[in-house]
Amino acid sequence: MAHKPRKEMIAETRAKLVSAARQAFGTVGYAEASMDDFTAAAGLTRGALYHHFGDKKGLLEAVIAEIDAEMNERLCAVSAKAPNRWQGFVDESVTYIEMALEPEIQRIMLRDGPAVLGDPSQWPNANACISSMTRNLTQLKEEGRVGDIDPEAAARLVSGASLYAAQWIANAENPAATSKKAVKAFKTLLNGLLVEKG
Amino acid sequence: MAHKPRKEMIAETRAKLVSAARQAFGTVGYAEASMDDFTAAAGLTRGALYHHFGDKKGLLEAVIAEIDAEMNERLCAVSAKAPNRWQGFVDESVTYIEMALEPEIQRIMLRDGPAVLGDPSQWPNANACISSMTRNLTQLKEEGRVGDIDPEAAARLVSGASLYAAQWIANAENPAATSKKAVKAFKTLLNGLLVEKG
DNA sequence: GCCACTAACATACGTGGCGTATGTCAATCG
DNA sequence: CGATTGACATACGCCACGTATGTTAGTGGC
Repeated sequence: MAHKPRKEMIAETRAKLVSAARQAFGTVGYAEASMDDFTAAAGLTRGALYHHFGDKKGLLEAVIAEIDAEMNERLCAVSAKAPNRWQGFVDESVTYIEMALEPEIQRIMLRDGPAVLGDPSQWPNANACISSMTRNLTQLKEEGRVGDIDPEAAARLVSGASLYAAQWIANAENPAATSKKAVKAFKTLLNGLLVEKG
Repeated sequence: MAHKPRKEMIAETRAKLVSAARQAFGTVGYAEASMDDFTAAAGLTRGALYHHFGDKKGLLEAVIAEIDAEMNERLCAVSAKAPNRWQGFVDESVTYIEMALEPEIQRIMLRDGPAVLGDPSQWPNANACISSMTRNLTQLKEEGRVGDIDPEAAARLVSGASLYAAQWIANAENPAATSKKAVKAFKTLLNGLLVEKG
């Protein structure tokens, strides 16, 4: 029988490695994840990993790129179905918080990622979320809905507040109650951006 | 001559270890810092370290507690000299950003700390900053200056935005210009908390 | 259609770092 | 003044990463 084409096999191998690593990083964390263990879980050895990704950090980068793409997709879906642009922005921000409640995202994107790869805003292939939020704010500014602020700066502040708040919520004794308080305060803060309060 | 009293020697040893570790963690980072290296730099060995701090994480906790205390002190000094409480809150928040521009704080408090010890809001001995900011907001709320929001939630959102923004600024191509944009957007956001715009 | 070549892995090895178990010496206390 | 405890140093084992070196299976040139 015909073997699968080369390219396809390779892509499959890479996907298996990324998936296994993502699982390991998301649960036990980057530092505790043994490359021998999770490559074996993928039916491979460390040799494959070093061949494709260079080192452990390279694999983490690939995992992060994948997660960022998924997050961006979810955010776009949310803002697309909003009745107006400002509401879309607010929904998107709240979705940001909700996503950051997930343990995998907390662990990989918010804790291990920054520690291993440095400041997230400098990650080459993981700022899709920020840039789409920035585009949103740029148009809101052109429409006169929000005041004279730098869209990217506002987007980063908002995302920073969201991500931090999410960690707080997720690890609180009572996540549901904490979430209510945080979202309320969050929406109040966002109103500061509006030209007239809505 | 009389040797120094026992307690004093011990405190000195602990201080030397914390200082050496702080230096190492702040420059090369927690994971890359070799315990053999920085204990030797302090004129000691790993034996002393394990005796006093249990393990590498324990030492990081001590370093973090020290830095947090310093940060809190600086914040209190800033808000103490403000003409009114709201201004004190704003000044404190901006100071938060400025502190987070320092490489040592970025590395230890914002990246390695969360990765190794987990969510910062759960750190037992490192939330002095947040609690003093929360107290400030509680009183502002009682005075009717800010609206009906949960003070701690607001404090965490504000600090999250500050810390995130600071990393972005510090690693930007043009930190000065980026800082201007961020601070302006930041103050705009804060205005959302006010009952009537100032 | 065969042969050189290269890419995709596996295997083997060295190194370094962490944690622990053990030893030693000095200070304290009855 | 002797026994005990606490503050370190020393020695050892283990694990994990990275690298160097195979080995096998595709791929292109003729």
